[in-house]
Amino acid sequence: MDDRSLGLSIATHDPSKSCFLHPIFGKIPVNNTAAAACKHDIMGRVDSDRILINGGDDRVSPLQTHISEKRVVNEMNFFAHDHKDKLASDDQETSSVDHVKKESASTVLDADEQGIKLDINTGLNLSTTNTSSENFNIEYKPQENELAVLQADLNEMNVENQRLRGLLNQVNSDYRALQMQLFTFMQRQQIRRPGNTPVHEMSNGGKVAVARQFMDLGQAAMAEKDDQLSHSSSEGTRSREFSIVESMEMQKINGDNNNNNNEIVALDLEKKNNINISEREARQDQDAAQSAAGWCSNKVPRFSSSRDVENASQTMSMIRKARVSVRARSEASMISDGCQWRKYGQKMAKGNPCPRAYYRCTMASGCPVRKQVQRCSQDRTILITTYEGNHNHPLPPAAMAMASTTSAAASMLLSGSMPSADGIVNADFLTKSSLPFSPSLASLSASAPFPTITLDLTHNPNPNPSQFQRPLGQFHFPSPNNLPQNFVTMPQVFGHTVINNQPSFMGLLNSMGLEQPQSAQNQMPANDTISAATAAAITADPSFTAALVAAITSVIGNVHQNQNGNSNNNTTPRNSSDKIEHMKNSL
DNA sequence: CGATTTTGACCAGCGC
DNA sequence: GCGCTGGTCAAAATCG
Repeated sequence: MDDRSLGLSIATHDPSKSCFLHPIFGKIPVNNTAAAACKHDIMGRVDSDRILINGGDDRVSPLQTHISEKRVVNEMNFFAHDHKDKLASDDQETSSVDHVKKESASTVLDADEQGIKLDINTGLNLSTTNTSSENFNIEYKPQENELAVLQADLNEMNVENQRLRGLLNQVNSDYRALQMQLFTFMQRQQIRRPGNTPVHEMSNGGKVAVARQFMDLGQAAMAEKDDQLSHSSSEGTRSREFSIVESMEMQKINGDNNNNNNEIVALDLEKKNNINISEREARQDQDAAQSAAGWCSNKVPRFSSSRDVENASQTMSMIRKARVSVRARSEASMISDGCQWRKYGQKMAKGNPCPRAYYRCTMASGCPVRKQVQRCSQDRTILITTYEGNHNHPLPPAAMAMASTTSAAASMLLSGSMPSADGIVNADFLTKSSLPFSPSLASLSASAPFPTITLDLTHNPNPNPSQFQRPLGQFHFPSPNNLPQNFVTMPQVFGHTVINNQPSFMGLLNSMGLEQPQSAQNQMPANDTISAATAAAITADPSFTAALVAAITSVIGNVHQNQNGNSNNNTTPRNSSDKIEHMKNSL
């Protein structure tokens, strides 16, 4: 990790000076490629005021390049519209750059007036070069010896960080092992029980709680399968992230057959439950070997008989088809979800004049994740992105945000409240919520060829710029009364992100339509669990949170008010402290 | 020159 | 069996 990556900054570029204007830390010179990329965007385009959480990595990762240099034109920029709106609404400002300059300058000025010494250690080591800018180095130019001390401190912190990371890895592995043991025990109890009560009826916490359990256990199962695969595959590390398929798999194993309308969990579970346990265990090696083959190799659950295996293969084919669809407004051809995609086909779909594009994930060879992108025939400003499968590789935080959200949605789909054949959803389940997130818009479709859950992010209720005054962690989706027909509220989509130990902040940004901080990807370790912990640790820092909230507020101002929904912000805190508090709560 | 996109062909599933 | 449709493949074209 680069020394500078320890710090996070949110900066906007000042084209008149070769530096960024940071709302908290003042001016930061442009001295790396990533910043230069941002500079280019900021100077050249309307959607310039994206957030740069700059890890300072001089290397521009392929993903960064993908987003900031090449694809950004074609991908959805959630900022653009908001930005335009803000410009239109603010007569006092002549340009976004000026606006940013004002805010940043005022921030510095305020700090000066208050006698605050702005010698904040950003950890970025950014102010040591490019000292040509006048009136810049007066306050921020550290002494040489101080620099050395700071660098030494940073090195120590890096070492400590590495040590803690290893510790966290160990804890995680132990945790998974224990979970797996518990799960195995529960599974056997389940099979031996004559009544074979489905797991989610055993839970007092209801189906949501079981969904969490499945998600955690899914990770545990993944860990075990990873161990198995490690003997037969050279792929090495795989993502521990819970996925659609794992969720389904775990449900099948748990005999989740209490819902007759469940389309996905269609295994003949009664037969399964009659299987002799020893026979089941004896066949595990065989199944494991089978699971190591094929593009969906690691998804094959263990079944005890050849008939079960046959059923499993059929079911897994079905499982692979389980989809999570995300609707978002975008004029770009594809939303930026943090992953790298390669287009492999395009077709005209029936009933829609807009072509459907097919993409597959290229972040790792053999990654089975695919997505379809198509514009809504009714409203062509709406981009419908449908994800299918689960990644077989570690994900960058930006991708994890979307993946965790879609995984969570899928787990909702699979948590026992499957839609009935006529598309009716267990509204009771869907509307029960105890987490502090407002419900998102989602629909479950059973009429589609494959079980699909749709997350509708097009109904942003923020009608005016002031709506951004609401805290980051509290999003207001349309109330159930305002939902379009065939939609039901589905809570905890983002709550599951929290439950799933994913970096909920990233998910929040994504859910806001904010582009992921690209350099944050560089900062995050490959292991997503560690990423989550790291993100949580970083974002748990009150100062960081405050700075981030202030920066986001000042930089993007009235972002996320571009949609046409109705506002319902009665409970929205208006002041900064409330925002910070809510944001911290959401982290 | 490698990566990516385009685009026609091919295949499988499904309904009639 | 046939046609329709969705999905994928793969060669050619394009891009950087």
